[in-house]
Amino acid sequence: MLPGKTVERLSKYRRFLQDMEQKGLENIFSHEIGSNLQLTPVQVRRDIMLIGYTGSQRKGYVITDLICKIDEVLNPKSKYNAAIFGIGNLGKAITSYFNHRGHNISIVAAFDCDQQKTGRVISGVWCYDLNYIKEIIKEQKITLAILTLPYEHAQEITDRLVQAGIKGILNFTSSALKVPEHVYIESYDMITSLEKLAYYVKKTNN
Amino acid sequence: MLPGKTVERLSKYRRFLQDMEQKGLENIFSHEIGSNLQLTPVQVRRDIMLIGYTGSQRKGYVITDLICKIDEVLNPKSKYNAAIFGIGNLGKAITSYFNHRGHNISIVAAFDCDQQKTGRVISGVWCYDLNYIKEIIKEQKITLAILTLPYEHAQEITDRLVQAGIKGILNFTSSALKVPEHVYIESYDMITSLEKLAYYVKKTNN
DNA sequence: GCCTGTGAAGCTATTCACAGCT
DNA sequence: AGCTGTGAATAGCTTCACAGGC
Repeated sequence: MLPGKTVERLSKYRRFLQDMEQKGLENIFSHEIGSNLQLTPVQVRRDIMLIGYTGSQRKGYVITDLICKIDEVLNPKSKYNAAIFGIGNLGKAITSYFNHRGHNISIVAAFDCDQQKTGRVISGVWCYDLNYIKEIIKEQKITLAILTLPYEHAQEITDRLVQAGIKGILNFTSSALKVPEHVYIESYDMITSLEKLAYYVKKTNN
Repeated sequence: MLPGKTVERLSKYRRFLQDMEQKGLENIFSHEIGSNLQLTPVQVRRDIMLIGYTGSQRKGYVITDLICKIDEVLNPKSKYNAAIFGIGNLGKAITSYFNHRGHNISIVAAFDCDQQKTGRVISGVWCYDLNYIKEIIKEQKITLAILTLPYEHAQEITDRLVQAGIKGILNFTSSALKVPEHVYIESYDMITSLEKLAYYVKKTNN
C-alpha cells in the first residue's frame, strides 16, 4: 500500500505524462516531470521507485510504459461507478468537469431532494430522489459517493450510504463524517483552505 | 508561524465552537471537540497549546474565549478581499457558499472572459472582463484570488495576477502554478482526490 | 477520577548525498 | 557529464505517557 501523498502525485504524473505522450514525446527525465509539477526530481524518482518502475540513465523514463505502470498501480483494471449527492452548483461543476475526461471512474447518477431537479438529466446524469438511494446504488453498482449537499444533512445521508454498501466517500461538506472502519473517506473543506491561505499570506507579508 | 495542519484544524475548531456557542454552551472539553471532528483529544489540546490558550482542568475550555483566541491568531483583525476567476459552476458554488457566512474574507468580484457573463451580477458579485484585472484589483484592494477557470489559462492569468500584486491564490485548476516566492498558493485538485479515494477503496477491499 | 499541558517517543514524508550506469 | 536508484539524515506531525491541578 502506497503512502497517500505518493498516490496523489501519481495521479498528477499520469495526467502530465498523458499530455506529453499526446505531444509525441517518448522519454522524459525526473527533473522535467518535477519542474512541471513543482516537485523535486528526487521526489519524482522516489515515487516512481515505490511503484517499481525503473528508467534508464541515458533517456530517463519511457512515457508510455510509465503511464501503464501507474495505471496498473492506481486502477486495478476495474471501473468505478460514482454518484453525486446534491446537484447544486458544486455538484454540477464536479459532474461535468469529471465526466468530460476519459477516466476509469464515472459519475453515473445524481441525487437530490429538490423536486425541481429529480426525474430528469442534469449535467449529463439522471437525477434521482434521495429516497431511492439503496435501490439505485445496488442497481448501478455504485461504490463511490461524492457529497456536495448542505452540511446539515451530510451525516444522515452518509449513514444511509453506508447502509447501502458504499465503499468510499468524497466529502465536500464541512461535516466530519462518522463512518465504520471499512469505508474510506476523503474530505475537502474549502473554507479551511481559504482561511489557511489568508493566514499564510498575512504571515509572509509583515 | 503555526504548522499548516494546525491552521487547518483551527479553522474547523472555530466553526464548531461557533455552533456550540450558538447552542448556548459555555465550556467544552478537548475530547468533545475531538469526537465531533474525528480527532484525538491530545491533538486538540496540542493545537490549543500552540496558540497559547489555556483551559481549566475542571471545566475544559471557555468557548467564547477560545474563539477569540483563534480569531486573533488566524485573522489579525484585517479584512481580506478576494476575487474569483472563472465564474462557471464551480466559481458560483464557491462564491455563494462562501459569502453566505460571516467571514473576514469576502469575495468582492468575479472575472470571466465570457461576454455573456461580464457586466452583470452573478452569485451576488459583479462580474468583470478579464482585461480589467489590474485596475479592479488595485481599486478594490483584492489580495486573494480563487482560480476556477479552465486549466489552459491558469498560468497566464496567474502571471497577470502576480503582476497586479495579488498575495495568495487558491487554485482549483489542475495546473501546478509557477509563482514568485512571496506569493502563497494553496491548491486543490479534485481529480486527484477521487483517484486517491478509488485507490484506497480498492486496497481495503481485497 | 477526570481533566489539561507537555517532554519524549514514534511515525511519515522529504531531502541529502552519493554510488553506479551509460 | 548527467542521469537514475537509494541508504541515511532531517524535517514535520501525531501519539504516548505521565506530571500536576481541581
